[in-house]
Amino acid sequence: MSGRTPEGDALTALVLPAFALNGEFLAAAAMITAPHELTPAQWQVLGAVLDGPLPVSEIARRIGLTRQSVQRVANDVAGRGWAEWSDNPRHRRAKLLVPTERGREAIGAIVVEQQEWADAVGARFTAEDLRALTELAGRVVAASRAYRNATRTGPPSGPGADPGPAAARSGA
Amino acid sequence: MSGRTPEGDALTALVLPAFALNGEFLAAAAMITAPHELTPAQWQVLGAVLDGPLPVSEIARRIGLTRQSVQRVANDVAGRGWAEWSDNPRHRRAKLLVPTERGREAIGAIVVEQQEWADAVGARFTAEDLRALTELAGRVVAASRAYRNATRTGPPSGPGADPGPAAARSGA
DNA sequence: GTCATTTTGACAGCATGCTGACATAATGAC
DNA sequence: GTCATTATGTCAGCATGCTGTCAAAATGAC
Repeated sequence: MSGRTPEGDALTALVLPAFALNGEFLAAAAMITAPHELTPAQWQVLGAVLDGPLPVSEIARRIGLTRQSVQRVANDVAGRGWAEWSDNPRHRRAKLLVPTERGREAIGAIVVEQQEWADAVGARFTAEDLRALTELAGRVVAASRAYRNATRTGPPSGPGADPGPAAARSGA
Repeated sequence: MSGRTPEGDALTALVLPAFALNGEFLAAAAMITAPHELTPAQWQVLGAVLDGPLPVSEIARRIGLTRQSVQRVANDVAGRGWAEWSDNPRHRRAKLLVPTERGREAIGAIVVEQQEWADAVGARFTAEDLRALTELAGRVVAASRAYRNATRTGPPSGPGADPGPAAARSGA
């Protein structure tokens, strides 16, 4: 972790901001959802079906998680009365997750509070600041991804069917 | 998630970059540590004792995790031969974690590769870019933390002894 | 020296995310 | 209609992080 590059300590400059941001946002999400007895993960899954019932695999696709992960949360959410499973007329297996009225209300309140958070934080920055943050982060991600692609040893990952959300979340 | 603030969609501008950065960095860490048969968490714990043996609670303090989390990883690392427990002359209970030669070599290689990653990515940015990223992220964290402090309902969290690394990681 | 407090290690359990496997339903080629 | 492929749901297990709880060791007040 010693600063020995011409650019200064690139490692620190890159990693610490990302971790700090992520940790703070997770904490904010937990603060907002906790009073409604929902976890951030449950909120995300429930929020995905606000605009209409969806099967587990479609929810997973939309929020960028695996079917298996979403399935567990969805079952939990349904078990606690925030949503229900309804039959799918087109597919015998793919039951649809649909929020109950209670779930709909909770999500609505959370969405409002979360927007308040975003507005309050965002108000402290100029549009240019926010744009710069997005642009910089995007470039960093692209640069790291390019490095990973150039460095990887194995074959270039054949066209598997399932492995959608994989590499980006392998660590923690 | 609709853009209705004067600053544009603050929610998207704040959250997406943070998640993207975090996910990419975790993936990079996993890519670097995996060939050495270490996980990012093991690397972090082992790296903490490179400069000298430390007890679990001190490692936890340094890397910002709980004693319990570090303890599990440390036991795992020791069980796999990357480190050993040595008696602490000053404290009968607090055994010291000390890397084996094998562990020291693995960590050394990982540190080098990780610096290569940081240099490669950092080289694509000006010093001003990196400075701006750090500064912006720091301001965002400060702003969100201020919002949380102003919004929290319960009492201002009395001076508990243990609860060090808590809120910042409650979500995931 | 004794006793309350703090520190530390440890065990148990929860929350999330992942991957690996399987079985079954849906689809499409033939 | 049959059969290989794809999509899905589901079970099992791993990796990390957290909190809760205890017991023992270390410390400090007296």
